[in-house]
Amino acid sequence: MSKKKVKNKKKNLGIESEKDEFSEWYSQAIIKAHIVDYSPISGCMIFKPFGYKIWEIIKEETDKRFKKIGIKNVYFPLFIPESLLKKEATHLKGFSPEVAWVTQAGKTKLAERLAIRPTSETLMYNSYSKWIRSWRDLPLKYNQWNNVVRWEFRHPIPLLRTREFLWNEGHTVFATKQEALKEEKQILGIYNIILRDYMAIAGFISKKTESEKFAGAEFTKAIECMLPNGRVVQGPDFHYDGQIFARAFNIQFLNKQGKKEYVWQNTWAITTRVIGIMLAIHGDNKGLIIPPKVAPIQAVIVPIFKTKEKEKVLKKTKELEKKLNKFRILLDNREDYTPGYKFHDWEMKGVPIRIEIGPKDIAKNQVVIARRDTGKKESIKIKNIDEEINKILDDIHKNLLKKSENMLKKGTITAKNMLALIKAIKNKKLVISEWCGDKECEDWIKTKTAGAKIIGINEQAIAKGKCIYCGKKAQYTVWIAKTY
RNA sequence: GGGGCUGUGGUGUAGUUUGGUUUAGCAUUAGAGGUUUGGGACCUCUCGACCCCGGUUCAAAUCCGGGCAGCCCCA
Repeated sequence: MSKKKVKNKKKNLGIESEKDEFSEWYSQAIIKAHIVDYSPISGCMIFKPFGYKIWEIIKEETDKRFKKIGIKNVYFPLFIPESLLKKEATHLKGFSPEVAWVTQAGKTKLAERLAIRPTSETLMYNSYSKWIRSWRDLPLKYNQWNNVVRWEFRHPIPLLRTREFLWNEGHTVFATKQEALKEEKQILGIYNIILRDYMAIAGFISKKTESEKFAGAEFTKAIECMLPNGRVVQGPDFHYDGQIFARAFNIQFLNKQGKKEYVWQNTWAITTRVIGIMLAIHGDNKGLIIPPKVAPIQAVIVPIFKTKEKEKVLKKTKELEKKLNKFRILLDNREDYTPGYKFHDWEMKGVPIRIEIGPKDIAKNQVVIARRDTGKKESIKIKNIDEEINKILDDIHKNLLKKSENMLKKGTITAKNMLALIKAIKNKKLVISEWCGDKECEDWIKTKTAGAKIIGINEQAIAKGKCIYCGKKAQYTVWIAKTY
């Protein structure tokens, strides 16, 4: 047990567990930083202002990019009549174990029970079939930002596995297969920007196996992310639906030749889960580290003074706050706390930059800047502070992304036989291997490794060897790991 | 899906083994006031808890059963 831990144990203030005890660290870190809180309903989280702001930023940046490529926002109801949910068999089968139902209103039993949406394909496509008549109505590119409920029975993990979560669900419709397929790069491109350039997360794109793909899709691709405990979590995803829903919901249009055709569709989403992924990846023993681009507070100003210098210092900090108003900035002028307390507090909450300013600094026209990622402190002239903060924020982002890339790289190894695979999974690695494509082998891999799954197929790599389980000629290069 | 551990103020805990000593103790947070402020300051006062339901008993935070919730491990 480290000195720090003992100290905190006595004080009961900071994070009490080291990051290598991941689960405990994770729940403590996000609760103590006021990202989320538990609610009376198991698996349903409360987003507190500090956490919700992160989502607002992610949402805003994503939405901006959606709009740039012609996507329009809509809002569909929370409830889906049972008759609609039943229309596409595979879809229903995939979701029905997790659907929550409304059966009663007041004392009246409903004539038809209503599903609380686990996702909105069925409701939206019912409307699409009425709205789409001719080739002139296409492409139709709608999206909604909302909440969905999937009543999971595995134990919930804040943000990473919750029964209700927030997301975007994009539902686009095209006249041709080519157009629909072309959208994949656009959408995954946007999601990748959000993950890499905003959240400093290094991920990789996988194509899901038949058993792991979205219920009702032709194929699913997802950006997968690795957590420090070796578990892989599915991030934003893209589903190519082909004409499956078009047939089930009779979404047809008259083409230019006057002939009726079924449409081609896609579905795609980014969820609040990415916040959990991000916080899990970047934090350290002191608590969270929030990447600057999505940090609710990018820099916090902590004034330091003796009583007789109070007015002078506070005046200066207010000037500084104004000068830095293009950043998301907070002046922590709480009076009952010592600077030391504030330092720890903001470090735990993951604010990227702390600006200390006291009489000594004022005399020299400078401030002390402390970086959350490296802990380094340096003095900076007030004159150049805008530029410097910009530079440091940028550098913190780069550093965090690099760390995330390194973690992924270090955590990934190749295995050519089951023994090596089992050992690697035990060592919490992400494993690259080859697979014949048979479901039976896929299931055996899961059994033999005590629960690791084929995350997905690496389409960039050509399989040359043998299936890791059966030894027959391999079809695919795949990633295997334990997941959340 | 299976197994284990744990539920005491907002948070962390003492008390549970061996039922009664307790008006459920301590720390922290929060609220009020005062003194402080360069890495978790101090003093005074105030608010605030035995997860729920049932059982055993003269007596239950404590024992038993069920439920709910959280955590961990396995499938």
